[in-house]
Amino acid sequence: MNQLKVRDRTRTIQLFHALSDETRLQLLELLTDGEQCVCDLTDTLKTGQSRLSFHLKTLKDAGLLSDRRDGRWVYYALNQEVIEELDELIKGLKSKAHTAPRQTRPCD
Amino acid sequence: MNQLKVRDRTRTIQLFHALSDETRLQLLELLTDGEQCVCDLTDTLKTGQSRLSFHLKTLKDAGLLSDRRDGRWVYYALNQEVIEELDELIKGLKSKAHTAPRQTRPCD
DNA sequence: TTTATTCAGCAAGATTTCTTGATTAATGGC
DNA sequence: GCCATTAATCAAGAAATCTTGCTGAATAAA
Repeated sequence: MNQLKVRDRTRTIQLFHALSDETRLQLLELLTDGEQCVCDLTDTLKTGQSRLSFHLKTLKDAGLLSDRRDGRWVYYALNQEVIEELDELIKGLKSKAHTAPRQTRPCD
Repeated sequence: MNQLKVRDRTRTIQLFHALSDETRLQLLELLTDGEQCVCDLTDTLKTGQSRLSFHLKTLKDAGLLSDRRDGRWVYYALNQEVIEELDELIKGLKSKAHTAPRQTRPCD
């Protein structure tokens, strides 16, 4: 049960890490308009192909993107399910707090 | 307007980066129960004080935590407003996509 | 005033992540 | 088959982030 929490945390870190990069956020923004092939993404972002490949893999490993091949092209698209997962994670951060300071004196 | 988007992205990166670390997530979890002083957090997480100080600063700079001093002790607490901000960010990722592939041939 | 406690900040080294250029694999046109 | 195109992967170096130990500031108690 505690172990489960640790695994959850690992997953949470992976998701938030994937979201904490300029290039990766740009990719996600581009893909909110619909799926796109790598070559178009490379054109739009005007950057090296292997660099994009690295970031696309990061996003895909985190489950944020899925890909499909069509001939010579590979298309990436947003995974809507993961957005739900993100919503849940944020909910988990909401405080159950009584705002009053704790009664017990700390660090005596 | 595009410039605004860039600033938003910088802010987004800061938030998600703050959330993408084991220790920082543990801190946030602990603080969902209410504010706590640094010494108690250090005791609970069994780790060096300067290490925690570093992570608390990261969370505070991202706006996720606020602090107040009471005598010798400094208390940190979750900032609920930022949770709202996170919700908004996640909404922004939701796809406006028509799932069908684009008509125009890529990379001719 | 002296001393102990709590915490922030710095500097150096360790670790992780990212970028770049080259290579490789897969596909389709000739 | 041969060549061009698209994209993944690898290795090496660059850059960013994290950890550790130390120092210093603020507070309070003796």
